Amino acid sequence: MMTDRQKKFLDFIEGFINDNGYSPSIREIAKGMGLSSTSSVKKMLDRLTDGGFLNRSNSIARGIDMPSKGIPVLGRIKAGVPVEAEENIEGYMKLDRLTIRSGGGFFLKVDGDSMKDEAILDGDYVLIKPSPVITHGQIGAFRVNGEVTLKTFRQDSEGIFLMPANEDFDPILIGEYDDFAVIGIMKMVMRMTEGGHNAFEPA
Amino acid sequence: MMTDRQKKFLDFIEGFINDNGYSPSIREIAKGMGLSSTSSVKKMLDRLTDGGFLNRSNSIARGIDMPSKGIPVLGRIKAGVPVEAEENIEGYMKLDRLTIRSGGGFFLKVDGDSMKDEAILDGDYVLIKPSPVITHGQIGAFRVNGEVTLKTFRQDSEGIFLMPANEDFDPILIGEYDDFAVIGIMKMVMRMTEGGHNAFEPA
DNA sequence: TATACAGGCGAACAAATGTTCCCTGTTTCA
DNA sequence: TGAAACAGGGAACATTTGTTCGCCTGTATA
Repeated sequence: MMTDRQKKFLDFIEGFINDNGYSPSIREIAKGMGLSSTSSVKKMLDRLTDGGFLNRSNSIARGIDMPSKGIPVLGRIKAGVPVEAEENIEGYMKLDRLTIRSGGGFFLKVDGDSMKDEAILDGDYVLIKPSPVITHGQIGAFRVNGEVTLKTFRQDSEGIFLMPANEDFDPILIGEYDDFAVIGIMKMVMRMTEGGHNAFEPA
Repeated sequence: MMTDRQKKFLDFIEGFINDNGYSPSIREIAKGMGLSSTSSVKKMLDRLTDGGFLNRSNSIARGIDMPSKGIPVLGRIKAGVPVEAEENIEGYMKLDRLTIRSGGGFFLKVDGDSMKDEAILDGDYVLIKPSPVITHGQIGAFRVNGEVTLKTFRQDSEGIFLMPANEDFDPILIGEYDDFAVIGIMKMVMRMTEGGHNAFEPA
């Protein structure tokens, strides 16, 4: 699969990219790994590339791309197999992708329990994708008379309503003279538990 | 702050890094932006660096590091201010950080409604941090007689129980002869809605 | 016991890549 | 109404960086 030596190379490269934001040159790898010949490094990189442990195009300076698979997603766990076995892995979550693809989106920190029946609690983070339009039945963020609120959008013959998901709250009827705007559609709900913030806090 | 032109450069560079895993060379930027002189690009990069929009060390090939702030987190929105105004930004979520720091963690795709009163629904993803120990009251993933389940851990004078959060389910009492193991502690709950998967799907 | 393969050294070489200098405009702002 | 900053061109130049070609040492393994 991979020798110890190869693992060390990978670790060095990953660390370098982590520290610098770009990959090391062959000579930098040589120095970092205590080698004196660049050809040794090149051969090692070739082996790692062949093994699929990294992507690299020839002749491109600092062109090492560490294929970070992301966080494994386990679905139904097969009985009799170790939980984290390959067979149980359904796919990988690439969270970095989200950062990039969320272009313009933002997290709204939920304030209050008005959506608790939709399993959205006080303190949750919801990812809002900005949009001027929203469809009946979708949950979104709205601005009503200067206040921002997260609700289910309802539009029928009786008008536009923002529906809470909690019997203690009343639907909001949007009147003709209200200041009203659709901010965006909710794409994701995220909740931190048990110190999850440590691993993942707003900076 | 930043001119339109500068924004376009940044977008090109970000896209390039996203596609290739390493940053573009000056000549590649020139080609991509329709310029014919490398010095034009260099000067633009210098401006962007001065402005703090990117990090770059001199003389380093493909050494552009895009300082991704992450996704903005909005908390209480101030009345009378545009929703996405700076003032409303509480911080930034660096999702890539999670990928790195989750070391060894994995997402478990929730199967069933047994934890619905904890606002964890069928189909949600929960981030599990592997751990052989768990504290009374924490939610975690457990292996019981070959099955993996997400429950609240309870341990008192009556023994160890795995508590569902749904009246339709019964607590699981761990008997002396059961195959039982703590897999890990739940650190986060994540739910995709309204096509959120498109922006963020297991690959 | 040959053969394959992981690891390495060094030097010469070929590209790829960044930098500098000198120009031409336009826009912005004190 | 100048000075400063933004944008871009072209060419020569200096480095950085990757590649190639021998040659050497162990360790497996068929």
